[in-house]
Amino acid sequence: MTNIKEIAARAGVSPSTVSRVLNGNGYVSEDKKRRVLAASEELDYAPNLNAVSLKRGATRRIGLVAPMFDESVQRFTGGFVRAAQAGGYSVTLFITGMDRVREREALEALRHKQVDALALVIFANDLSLIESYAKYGPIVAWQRVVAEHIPSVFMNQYDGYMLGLEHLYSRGYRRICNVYGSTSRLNTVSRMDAYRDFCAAHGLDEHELEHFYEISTIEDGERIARLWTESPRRPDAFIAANDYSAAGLVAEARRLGLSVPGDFAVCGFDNLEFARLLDLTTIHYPVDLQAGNAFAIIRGRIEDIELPLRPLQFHLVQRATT
Amino acid sequence: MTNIKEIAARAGVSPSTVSRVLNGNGYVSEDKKRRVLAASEELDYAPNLNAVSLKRGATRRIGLVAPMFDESVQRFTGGFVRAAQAGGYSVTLFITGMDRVREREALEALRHKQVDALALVIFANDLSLIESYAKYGPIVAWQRVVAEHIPSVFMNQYDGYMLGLEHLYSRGYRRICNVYGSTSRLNTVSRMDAYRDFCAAHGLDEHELEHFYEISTIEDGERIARLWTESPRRPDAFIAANDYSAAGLVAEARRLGLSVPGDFAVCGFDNLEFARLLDLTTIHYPVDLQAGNAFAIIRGRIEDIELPLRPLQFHLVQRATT
DNA sequence: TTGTACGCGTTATCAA
DNA sequence: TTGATAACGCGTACAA
Repeated sequence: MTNIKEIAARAGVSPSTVSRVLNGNGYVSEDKKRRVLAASEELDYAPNLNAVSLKRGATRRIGLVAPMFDESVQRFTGGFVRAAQAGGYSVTLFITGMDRVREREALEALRHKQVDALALVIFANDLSLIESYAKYGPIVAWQRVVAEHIPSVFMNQYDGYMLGLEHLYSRGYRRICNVYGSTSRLNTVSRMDAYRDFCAAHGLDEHELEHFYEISTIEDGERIARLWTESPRRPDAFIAANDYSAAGLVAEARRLGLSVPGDFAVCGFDNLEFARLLDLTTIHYPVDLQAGNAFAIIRGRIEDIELPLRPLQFHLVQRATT
Repeated sequence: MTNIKEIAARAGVSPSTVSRVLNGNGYVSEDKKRRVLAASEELDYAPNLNAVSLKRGATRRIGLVAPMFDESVQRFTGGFVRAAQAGGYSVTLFITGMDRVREREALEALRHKQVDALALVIFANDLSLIESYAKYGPIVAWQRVVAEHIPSVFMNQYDGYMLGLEHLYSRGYRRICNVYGSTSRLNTVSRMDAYRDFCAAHGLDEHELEHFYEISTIEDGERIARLWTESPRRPDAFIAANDYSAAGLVAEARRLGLSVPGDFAVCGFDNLEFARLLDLTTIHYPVDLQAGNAFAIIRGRIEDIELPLRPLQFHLVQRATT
């Protein structure tokens, strides 16, 4: 459309003067300043950001890479975008569906200077591949990761899980069944550690009950509720890896005419929106602050400044299922 | 980093030949083609997309503008990003919080050529302002809108609402209370039209019961459930503008020891994830297809081609609350 | 089939 | 305080 040259002509100055006025750099006489401003007003001028990005070698744009869009990811995304916008950055979204090729396209976007940095929610490719892209720009992860050049804003789930376990204990439950997620995830390992320590601390036998593994969906939770009715050694409480499985458990139990927490208690994890609807006790953690920290780390690296990170804490939300 | 010139030097050809090889334009001898490819491999070359965008005058990037991130918006976003990615576009997210200034920043991004087009989920500014930006690039809306240059992928809620009303009627409910959303929204007007026609068709008195207006949240729904218990003229069914208020109604009713649908039936709208957990009867509509259509319209305008749109249909999901 | 030269719209350096 | 000029990296018209 209209460019800096045209408004220079119109104002009777050189393009460089226009640039100076618009960016507030260098000295410009009041008179010319006024004329430039007037001209750019009249011509409906807007700087072409592609040219600016090319010149500056930076886009002030960050790529956010997520496998999909469940409520947790959505919260992270919302928090991240808000923080980024407040800091003068915009966010381009890459949804991978855990497909390695799609994920790689996002990494390539960094290499191609489409974005200045990447925030990875959860990734599918090998860590070594991710790391190999760190030389093109800052990369941070939400997922727990141990890598020199890939900082992570994860929270140690050990603490959150322990909070849930201790809560169940204090409510009198002694036969607690763990509903774990994917055992290959470090978060799950932390949870298992927490349970072991918990049992040791209270003199419980951690092998008394059978636990569940690789559980993540509502359907999984529903299945567990049905299994409970036929189980010979029934737990008096379940603690789940996320609210989806916990909610499935609660919902199906109620359909079966069981009472929660009369027949068994349920403690979830994540404090998703529907947890409130089901009166589900759960563990809350500040996803939006995690996202804010992720942005702060990225921004710190891009602008080479030291930005403070917010401390993160788990928080028990007690409702009616315990 | 490394640019087209360097790899030209390395391959012993001119920059234009490199460009031709990389873009598959024009004739290049097999020999030089190989050398160029080899050189760009060795030097880890990646075209700078800012330069390409500047040169082409287009970014292949679309802005998605949403007030926030509830589940409906999340679905639209997911569908839109997937469609865009499949079409070779990327999506930059603008979250406005219904703040007019923030929203305007997204519009400005179009003017500044940061994006080629905009998809507006729901907007806060006057339609006339939105329209004034249409000259900078295609703009489509999810929200129902009547404007010459702003196509919309809305679905006429009249049909969906009627589906719910007829369903309730067929299940024997005759005292149906409407739980409307914001009366300033065209969707709500459509719903009121549907109810009027529904009453006329079945010889019901549309003024027999008091209806609710400006209802949108879980808390609103909970409040309505409590009001029901004290109401002199009790409805035997509620039909809500969205699943949030419907879910609040159901959840609070159950807390109060009421039976749904024993005491009253509830039909929601949107078929959000938690509807299944609460066994809520609701109206489903294909948000992802709407998003796909939104992208198709945008792409059609950008590339000046005719793209087919998927037909959209409402669908009753009967569960246990009716 | 290939190379030269210019332009996309900015910003920054330098000399005046 | 100002303007000419170069440079960011690429694509392409044109000439050869």
